[in-house]
Amino acid sequence: MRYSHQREAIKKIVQDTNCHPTADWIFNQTKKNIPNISLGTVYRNLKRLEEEGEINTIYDGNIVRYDWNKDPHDHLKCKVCGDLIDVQLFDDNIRETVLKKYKFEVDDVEMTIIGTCHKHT
Amino acid sequence: MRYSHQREAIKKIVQDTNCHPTADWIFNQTKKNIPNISLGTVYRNLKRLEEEGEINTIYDGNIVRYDWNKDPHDHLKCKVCGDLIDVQLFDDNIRETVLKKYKFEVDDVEMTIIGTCHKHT
DNA sequence: CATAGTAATAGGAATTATTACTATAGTATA
DNA sequence: TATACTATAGTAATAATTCCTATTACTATG
Repeated sequence: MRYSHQREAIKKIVQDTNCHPTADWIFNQTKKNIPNISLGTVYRNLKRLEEEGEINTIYDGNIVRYDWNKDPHDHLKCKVCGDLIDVQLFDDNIRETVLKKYKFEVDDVEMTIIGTCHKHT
Repeated sequence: MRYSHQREAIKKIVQDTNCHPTADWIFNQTKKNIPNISLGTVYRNLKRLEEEGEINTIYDGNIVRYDWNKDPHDHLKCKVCGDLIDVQLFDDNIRETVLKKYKFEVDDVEMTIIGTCHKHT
């Protein structure tokens, strides 16, 4: 894949944020440095970066977000503030259980836990 | 909530199917009985039925699907055929773990396991 | 039974997110 | 540097969903 200024900028922005940005947010951030970047370019490069394994796509309800955290992890979603918090919960024996019980070979586990975060107690 | 012919039809269709239909599929099925039903009506009623707890919304990647199964359950998603299989995996102690570790009060756990189903081995 | 008030509907317009297309510009290489 | 190829910008198109409005249906009450 050929070098592209735009792709590097997009990658850096996703990797430098702690939140889980949407394509639109990434687009707006990138515009600060590359004012005439196109939204299509953002989508195209997010897809390629995902294919390269540089970033991950996460589905927050029907909102698509991107995440630089490549280690398998789960999300806590607060229904009050909407925050999406990264956590490590995935128990490796789920893989075995599912394989035995359902003859289903696991590639990836996507777990989102909906509830209320500590800020609202 | 007042009775509505359309809502009953939508509810019945969702409850009578074993697959996990999309809004568009439900719309097309409902049209067979109520030819002039509107897509807006389908969306509005799916949302209300969800609020009532009659059906569940599930997010299959960025595709929104609906499900009549009210018991908490998880999904196996086959990356080959796209099938979404209902399973019971949710371990109740996740609730405790998350509460202790992250001070996060759990309402619901959404778990989708991506992999390959037994049909492709 | 008539009717007023409420709530639901159909149909289409508007919105939002995403993808496709095309001419132009940028990158790598010989 | 000339050439070939790939990526981009900008725009149009598409898809999913929500919003809006005039109309219709249900229900409680007189």
